[in-house]
Amino acid sequence: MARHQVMPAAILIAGPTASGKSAAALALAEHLGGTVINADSMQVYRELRLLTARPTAADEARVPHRLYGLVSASEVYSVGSWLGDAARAIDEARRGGGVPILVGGTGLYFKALLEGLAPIPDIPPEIRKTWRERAFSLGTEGLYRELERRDPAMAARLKPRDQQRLVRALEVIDATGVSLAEWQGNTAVPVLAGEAVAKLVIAPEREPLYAAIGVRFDRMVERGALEEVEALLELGLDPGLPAMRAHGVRELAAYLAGTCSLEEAVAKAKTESRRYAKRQMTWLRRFMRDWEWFPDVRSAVCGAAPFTP
RNA sequence: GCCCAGGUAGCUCAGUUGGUAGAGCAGCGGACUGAAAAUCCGCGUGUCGGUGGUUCGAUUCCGCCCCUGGGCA
Repeated sequence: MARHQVMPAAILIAGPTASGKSAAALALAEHLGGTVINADSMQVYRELRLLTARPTAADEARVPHRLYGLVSASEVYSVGSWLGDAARAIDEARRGGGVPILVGGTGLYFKALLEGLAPIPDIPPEIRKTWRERAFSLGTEGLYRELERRDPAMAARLKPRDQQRLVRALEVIDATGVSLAEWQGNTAVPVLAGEAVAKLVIAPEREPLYAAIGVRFDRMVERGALEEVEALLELGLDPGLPAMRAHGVRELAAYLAGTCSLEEAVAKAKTESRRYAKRQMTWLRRFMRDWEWFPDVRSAVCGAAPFTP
């Protein structure tokens, strides 16, 4: 970062889970005078503080933080909601909060920020609900057959078993009468376009990263992750909600329900996080190859030369 | 020290009447446009403990050695 002569219009920090992104963002925000803006799909949920490794209250007291814990776990947040919130937060930061520093592990959010998100009308909740229910009644095969009938273009580009995308395609054609393929063909103006944006990737070696994931999860449990899950469960939410799918929720809930030992629950949760980190690495290599890559927080913050992935 | 059981993939194990081996889990690669910590596609990654012998050929049979359990002393 010290390599940049002028202050960038924004700083983006991506990386797999447990890579130290948040610490890097905090350090840069302190040194440069900036606002840390969340770009993680799970850290937006209020009830999940420990399990999503959200910055602590002490961290948040050091520099301004935005878009952390802003919605209830009962809500369904999305790329679209985030993009709007992020655009506002970036704007506000520039008007007094210093350089916006967006940090998070959700690759899709960064992609939307830099490449734009095709404008698609909001789908009425009843229609969304209908197709999610049909996913159960028809099964994935049934969904695919339905999509082939109603929107062959989308059916052709989706895998027959990709339930989530099948549901999305069906709800869009159902609600708008227009294929999602067509909607997605419309270009959108990105929030960050053509500006001097510093783009950093923190990508540790696989082995230490996995070790960090393990250590971090143990610490989450020590600090009260079980209580956090207990409180979440008391809300009696639909287990299909995004917040209920945060790593560790299902596993620790199983332990609390007496279905497995704490040891098994913890091991399973760590496995989920490792797989997620692997998927994130695939995304980073695919979409962020031209960013500045660093092996750790220190090198990213202290201006070491980046490497090529 | 003796007896028994076992040493095969990172782990737990299956198997080969002798023709260099396969499951689960873990792991690896990939896709990705509004629930993305999601969803989906693909891939066995191996001195079959070591060393001699028998054999055209040994992970498989035999000898010896090493290691790990259990038993007897």
